Amino acid sequence: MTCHIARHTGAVTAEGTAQRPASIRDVARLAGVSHQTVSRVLNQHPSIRPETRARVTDAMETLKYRPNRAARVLVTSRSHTLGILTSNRMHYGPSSSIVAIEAAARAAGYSVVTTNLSSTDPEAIDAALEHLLDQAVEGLVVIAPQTRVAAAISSLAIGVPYVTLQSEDDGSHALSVDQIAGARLATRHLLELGHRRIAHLAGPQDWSEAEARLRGFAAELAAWDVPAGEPLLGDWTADAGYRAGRELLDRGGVTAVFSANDQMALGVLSAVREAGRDCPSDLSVVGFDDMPEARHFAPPLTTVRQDFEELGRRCVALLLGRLDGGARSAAPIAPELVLRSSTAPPRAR
Amino acid sequence: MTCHIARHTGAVTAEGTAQRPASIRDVARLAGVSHQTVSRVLNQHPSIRPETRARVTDAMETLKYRPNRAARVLVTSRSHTLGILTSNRMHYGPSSSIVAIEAAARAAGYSVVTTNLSSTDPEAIDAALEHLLDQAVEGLVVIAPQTRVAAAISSLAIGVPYVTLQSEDDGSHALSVDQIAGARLATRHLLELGHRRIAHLAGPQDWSEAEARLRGFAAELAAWDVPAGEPLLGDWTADAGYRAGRELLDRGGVTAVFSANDQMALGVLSAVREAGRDCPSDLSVVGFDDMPEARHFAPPLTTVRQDFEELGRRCVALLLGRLDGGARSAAPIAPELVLRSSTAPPRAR
DNA sequence: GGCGGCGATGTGACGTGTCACATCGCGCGC
DNA sequence: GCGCGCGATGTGACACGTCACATCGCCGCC
Repeated sequence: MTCHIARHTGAVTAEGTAQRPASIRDVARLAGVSHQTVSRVLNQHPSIRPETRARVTDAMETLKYRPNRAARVLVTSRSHTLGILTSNRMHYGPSSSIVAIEAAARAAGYSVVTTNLSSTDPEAIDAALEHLLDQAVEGLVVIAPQTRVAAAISSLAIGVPYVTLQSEDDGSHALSVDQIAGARLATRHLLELGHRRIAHLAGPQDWSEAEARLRGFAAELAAWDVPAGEPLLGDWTADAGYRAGRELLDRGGVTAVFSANDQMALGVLSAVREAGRDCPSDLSVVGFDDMPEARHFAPPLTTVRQDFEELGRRCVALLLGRLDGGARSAAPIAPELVLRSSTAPPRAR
Repeated sequence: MTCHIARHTGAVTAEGTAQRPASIRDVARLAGVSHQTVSRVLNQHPSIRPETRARVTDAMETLKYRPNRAARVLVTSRSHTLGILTSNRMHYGPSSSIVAIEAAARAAGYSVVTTNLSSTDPEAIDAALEHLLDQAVEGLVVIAPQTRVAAAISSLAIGVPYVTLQSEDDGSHALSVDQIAGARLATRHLLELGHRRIAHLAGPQDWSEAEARLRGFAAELAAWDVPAGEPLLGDWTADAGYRAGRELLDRGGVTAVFSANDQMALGVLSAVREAGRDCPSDLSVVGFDDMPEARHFAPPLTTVRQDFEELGRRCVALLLGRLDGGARSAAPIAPELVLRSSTAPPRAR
């Protein structure tokens, strides 16, 4: 008797276990159904008799079947993957956003590939985008100098929807977290305390967050008819805040600072202390983000809190919605002012 | 005359451009070679005439060809993807590690899928691991309560190598960043300043980092023949540090604290200040990590710096090495003590 | 009683890159 | 002059889910 089936593709050979993981067809064979039926079970197709379904799921379990993502992606050409492009990832805001986005994406059946920008050179941005596109991401979240990245994206003519975490003028790629309202809140607080000479320590202006916060600051001052000086520019780091703080103290004439994030505010506090001055009596400081450490600064920092959870959820919802055509954007998330001890009325003149 | 080729799979129809992205066969057709030759060009096979290679790369460019990752993964059954499992991702150490790992992985042609643990329940851990396994990750980096995760991993019988960021006793899954040496460095510094009643504010003991730092602390004290009290346990947050700081001050009797990370140290500083005491004259504080903000704490924090870049590189190298069989581990990375103003000799008795 | 229709399942092709093997031509050695 | 070997390239199968379509049995309706 000759073996008339020369090669068969069964996973389980006569003896011993096979190396290759079980496929849909192995499951089908064990359950005594066709591979298509197994596929239907996988995809929760309604027309499957409960008894059949049970046989299939049993077979899956005994074979430790795990669907092969690559095969599914190949045939459906949907990767169910989102990409996040970040720079400055170690900062609190971006980190929180990433966590929230990842959670929301996972809940929606998507996974997330992150790439951190080591520099903001166009080449680095291109390389990072290429890397993400190689993963066939279906959408992109940009937490980075958005204007630069946007340029790279349009120059690469990427056919992938993307969103940033901030509101923007055009509104097309925008997720409405109301940075402007937050900045106005912080500024108004200082104005209401009686400050009239208020400096803004802004983030890099190619970040849309930074730009929006600056706009909000300017808008609120204008509404109160208070003149705004040139903003100081920082790079989100405490070091930059420290340098800016020193400069402000040297220059004098300012009674309050609104910093575009908490870490720069920390640097300002440190400069104030080093100069032998006091916060808040010599200089009031307001931050932005409400990082968990902010309440333990010296003094505890008055700041603006953002709801990063909600931000991440909306971000993913927006992106997935856009994948399916619908592109409406939600109402802005209102940020919240958290009062602590780093602000006080200006010292009586 | 009948059309005798009923269906052809050409990407470019008679008129207009096709929707489907170009495949290897489209490139082959345009370049006048076989699909296999294109594949060889993609894989830098040596036996390709330069002229042929040029024709192929030209065709790739005009067709904007981008290799289909899913197809490649399917056939090679190598995903070229690593998974990172984190919790507490917003903290400085983990964030830095992730960034470094991502960079190293990308440099090695791998991409990284991250998953954040919202809780440390076994179910949440299992779900996160399942999620990563669904991505067919080839290796796993665990930045989380390693003992819990390790249990989940072994219960799931995952056939994937994994590493943690810390040295461990068994050494099998360990990446040698010498936490113990770092902790000894910090402790020795306090001892050399003359402190003899030193508290340790430890991290959660199911984190191997926390456990190692505690071990280093105890070892150094033992070497100096100084008794160690019960360590305080924190959860890495500044809030926990604050609570521990209050407890220490209430209890009294301690002249120095070694905190297992900088953020908890910040909380301690804040408690000291709130109690109207002074750091360092009433209480010396040493941190761990050297986050960029540490130098702007009040007072600037003496702490232990880790080289996260190197850590990430080694982590990826170890993981990829293990994929290819070789499993040697590298020499430990030596951490470094950074002296600032939060430590001083104990006040004269 | 026959047929439309639907529920439940099966069949075969497909997508895209890679693998194993086949083929072709040419130079070299004896 | 002939065959070997190698460089360069082509051929067909394959991996594994899903899609489109086919099939089969049964119920209900006229």
